[in-house]
Amino acid sequence: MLDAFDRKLLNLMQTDTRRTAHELSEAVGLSPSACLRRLNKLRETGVIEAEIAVLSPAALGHRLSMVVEVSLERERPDIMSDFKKAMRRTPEVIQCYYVTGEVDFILIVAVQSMSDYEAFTNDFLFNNKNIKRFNTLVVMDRVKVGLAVPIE
Amino acid sequence: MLDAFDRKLLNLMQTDTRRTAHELSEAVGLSPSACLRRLNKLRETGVIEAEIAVLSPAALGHRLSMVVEVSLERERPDIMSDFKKAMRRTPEVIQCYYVTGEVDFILIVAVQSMSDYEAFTNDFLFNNKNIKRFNTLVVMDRVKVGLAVPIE
DNA sequence: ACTGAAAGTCGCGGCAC
DNA sequence: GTGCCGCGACTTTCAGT
Repeated sequence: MLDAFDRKLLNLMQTDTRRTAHELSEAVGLSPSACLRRLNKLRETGVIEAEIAVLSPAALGHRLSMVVEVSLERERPDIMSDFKKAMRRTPEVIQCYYVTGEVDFILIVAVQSMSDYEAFTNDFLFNNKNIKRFNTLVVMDRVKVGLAVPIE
Repeated sequence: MLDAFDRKLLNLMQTDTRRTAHELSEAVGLSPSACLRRLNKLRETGVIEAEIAVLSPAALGHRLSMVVEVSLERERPDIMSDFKKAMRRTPEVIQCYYVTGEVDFILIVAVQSMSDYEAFTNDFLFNNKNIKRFNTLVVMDRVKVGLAVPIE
């Protein structure tokens, strides 16, 4: 399904998509056209889900991140489903994971300021009857931020 | 510093970098050349930190994600600094946040299998004398995964 | 079936306005 | 800031392995 060439290409692409086919070809040991053909296949088959720009939070004005642990009142399927939809709709929620353990969801939230975060908690957490409890951890340092997974 | 055109461009770019200058130009109401000049400036000035591919974990073989809460033994600067460096070096650690609250760090970890995760905890958590305690939350659903922050 | 090379097409990047 | 033009990069085709 995925051979060593594909994995090399994916490893390069998940750190930088701006390399030319020629640069890729030298790195993986394949001709430029073969590299591009493989890349397009990886896009079509959904192995590459998206190609996106990573922005500097500092450059966008001082910006706060929070990790929020959320416990729902009851784990009813319809409540869960509604909550997930709401998280996907809400731009402040950068990431949302449904997890096992003492809490149900972990959110990564990005806001411009503390008052924005207060507004967010009011709108989405306090006013949500399905939420039993939530706990905010303020991010002091984004030590490592990315989406790159280890391949092989 | 950043005007409305820049913000529109950034919003488009943080969801998809494959649009052509012509497509961008229609979306933001500027000529294609103006869009490209602005984009290159945003790259040079570091507003755009990187352009990367997002891969499908499913397509890379069944893959597990964990959220790990870590508390250090003592918050000594040198210990903290060493821990941060180790997290940045470790490919399984997708993200690492230094946070306030009951725990010191939140990690997002990606592994191929439970036994890989066991190996990871042994290498980086159990064998680290500076770590007081850690708690693993297994991710059952990656409800929302991304890096896109709300702009405006 | 997939690679590699060449021809064809498209999009980027500099220059004039 | 916009529009044009040359060049570089991607796409497609085709032959070879």
